[in-house]
Amino acid sequence: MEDEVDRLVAAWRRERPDLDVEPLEVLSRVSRLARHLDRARRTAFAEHGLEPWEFDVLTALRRAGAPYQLSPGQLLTQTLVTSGTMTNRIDRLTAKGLVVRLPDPDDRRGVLVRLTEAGRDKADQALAGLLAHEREILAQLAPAQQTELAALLRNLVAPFDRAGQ
Amino acid sequence: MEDEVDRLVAAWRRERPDLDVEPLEVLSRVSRLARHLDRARRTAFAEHGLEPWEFDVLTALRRAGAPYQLSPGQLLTQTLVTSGTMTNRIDRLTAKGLVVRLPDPDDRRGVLVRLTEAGRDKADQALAGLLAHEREILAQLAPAQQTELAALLRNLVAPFDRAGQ
DNA sequence: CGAAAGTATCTCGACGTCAAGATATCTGTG
DNA sequence: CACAGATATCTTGACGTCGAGATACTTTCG
Repeated sequence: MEDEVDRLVAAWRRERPDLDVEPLEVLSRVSRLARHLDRARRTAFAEHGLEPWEFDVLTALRRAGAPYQLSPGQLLTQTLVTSGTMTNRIDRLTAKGLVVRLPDPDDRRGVLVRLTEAGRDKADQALAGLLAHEREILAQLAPAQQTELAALLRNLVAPFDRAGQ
Repeated sequence: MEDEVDRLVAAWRRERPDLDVEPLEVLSRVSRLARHLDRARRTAFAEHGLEPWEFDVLTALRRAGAPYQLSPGQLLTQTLVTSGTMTNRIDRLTAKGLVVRLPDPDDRRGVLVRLTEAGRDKADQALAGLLAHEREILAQLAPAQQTELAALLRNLVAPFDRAGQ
């Protein structure tokens, strides 16, 4: 079975036979697979009327556990966007009735973003849908292979996470 | 060695013990690693005064082989952006003197984008720099593990590439 | 207690991308 | 040979993100 990266690597070997392009065999596949996953996620979420960024925010709140609330600051460290972007996102989620903004009782500068009932339902449904789609993609691999793949990837990701993202 | 995905999965198991979140062990790591790679690439290219999108366009032309030219249409299928975006990119690369626009002798609707000498040098230097950075990231794995990882990833990517992206 | 430094969030302007439409050219059919 | 439809590229307007700065409040320290 051949993929686009095999063709990419072959082209480089033809044009730059002096270079060792082995690293691309792993890392270009990671990047390309991630792009395909983004598209698949977008499709999966559209079934629930959600954009990927909405899913990211809602599930961050959902994972926090009852009462499902975090500050905008905590949300932006978890989702890796800037504060201007997060303000905009909270505005739109509020307009859709999926979250509410509450004053922080302990810090009058602060705000707490809390999931509404509807927001929690959306998050739960969208997560279930996403997992179903992902299981299909992973059906290419035997369970033992999946475990092995996860372990190999953990080795590559860990140094980044360790470095304080 | 623990990473962010271990924490993510643990949080879901706590909040949704009824769900099987195994797929996240593989696919969330793919997405997160891709994001880290994007940042690393951005840093690597900055050493050569290039943005990631500039690298994508220049290397597509470089891989085409002498005389290093492609039509805007070919470029946009390779880089997966829309035509408006590609027009804009070609404009800016032209302004930087890295490519030139030539009329297609066989089709007066068409244009050919050709790498300049400076553009080819940039592409070659940036590729070498990128490979050096990527080798460092992959040093976490033994060569045999890298080969195995590449093979596992190929199984997951191939169905997407096959489906006509 | 009061001033300075730190923190949390929001506002605003610039930028890159996308999607749809416009223009010019080519190709196949009758 | 003329015309309809296909193709190649560019133009335009809307949108989301970023980054810098503004505002309001809190904490620290003299």
